[in-house]
Amino acid sequence: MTNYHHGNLKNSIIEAGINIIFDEGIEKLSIRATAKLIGVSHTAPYRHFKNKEELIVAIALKGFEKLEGKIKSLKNYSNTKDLMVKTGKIFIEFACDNRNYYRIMFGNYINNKTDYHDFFEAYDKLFKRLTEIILKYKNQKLKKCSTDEASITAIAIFSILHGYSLLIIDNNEDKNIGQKKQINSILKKIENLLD
Amino acid sequence: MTNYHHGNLKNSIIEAGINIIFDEGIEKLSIRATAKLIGVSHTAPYRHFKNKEELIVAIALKGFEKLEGKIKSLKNYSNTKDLMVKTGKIFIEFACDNRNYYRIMFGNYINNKTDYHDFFEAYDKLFKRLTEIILKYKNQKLKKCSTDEASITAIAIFSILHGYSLLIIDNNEDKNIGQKKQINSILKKIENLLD
DNA sequence: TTAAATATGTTTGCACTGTAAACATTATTT
DNA sequence: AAATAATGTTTACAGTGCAAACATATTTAA
Repeated sequence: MTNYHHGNLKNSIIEAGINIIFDEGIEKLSIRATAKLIGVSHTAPYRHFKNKEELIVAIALKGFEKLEGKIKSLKNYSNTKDLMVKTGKIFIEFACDNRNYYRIMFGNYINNKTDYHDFFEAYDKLFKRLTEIILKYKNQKLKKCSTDEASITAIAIFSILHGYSLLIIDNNEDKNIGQKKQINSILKKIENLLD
Repeated sequence: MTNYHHGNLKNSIIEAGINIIFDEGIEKLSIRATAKLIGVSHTAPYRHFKNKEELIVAIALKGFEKLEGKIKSLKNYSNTKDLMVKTGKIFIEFACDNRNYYRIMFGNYINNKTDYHDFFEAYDKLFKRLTEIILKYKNQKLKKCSTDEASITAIAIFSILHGYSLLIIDNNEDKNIGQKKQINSILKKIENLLD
């Protein structure tokens, strides 16, 4: 009898999980639901994930890949202020278009994020990207700026991006007519944070 | 036989729930756990809460009361910029000291927040408070400012407060030595957002 | 090439969860 | 005092995470 071994079960489970969170929400994500979706016994996933949290981490990583891909596409900007604003825009738009990805990535579904090396790296990469843009901006303006100072600014900018993204996806502020205008206003506020 | 009726079960359940989220975390909060803690049958809470979400809303409301109390205590500030910074400081400190209250209040544990009138009012009150401070500030500076414009600024400030609070409580940034310095730096950035 | 080891499935079982339904007791209203 | 409403309990069911024992396929070593 073939097919006793699935062949690509790990990836199938991740895909199933992603489908569930997109179609039904994070509350509906369960090890057993992914197994059922694939047609495999409800404990089969445990051969590939120690526990549910590990599956969540795997899904989050896919999210980071997607976000990373979008941000990469605007690498060659000479105007660093523009670059920061565009990066912020992509971040917020990603959150709006992939709210459950976003929640899994930046929410409180993973207990000790530092336990997961790949996850932490993905997270850190994003953060360092912000810090670099800030340093370049300061250089261009011929302003002295320590990495500590740039780091604080990065925290501030990340905070506003994160907070605003959550405001929209949690409170359904998409009901707002003028949401696009609002996003642009917020992005302008980010410029304030640069100086 | 007395004590068949508890007398104050609804409040006891809320208190039990609060104890659980403070001592063991939100994941450990369950209708059944509150019932067990009080020594009542596991379905008794359903006479007072339609479902788990209603209990969560009740707990969140207690959190808003606590936060509201803290913010109220600094009413008579003449310097509106100072008032905004102090308000922000209280907000962040509340989040740090009551992370599970904070998560329940501002996280994604309640599906349709607008369904719960009291909850929405408490939330709205906080937001309007920020907006008012901004309007006063602009008035003092003799700057024209529509309520729409003030509202956007309020969203921006709330976003950075919310985002930063989550950064700290989710990512355990309290490990950072210089956290207090960091908070002050972030609060200074909020001043940037006012203008 | 065969035997042992390893990887990857399934079955079974347990403790916990939310919540509906039927029933019991007490408090309140008529 | 009797009917009604409020507030408990018991029982039941389906869903969950996950551990343990077992089954089968694949890989590795002799």
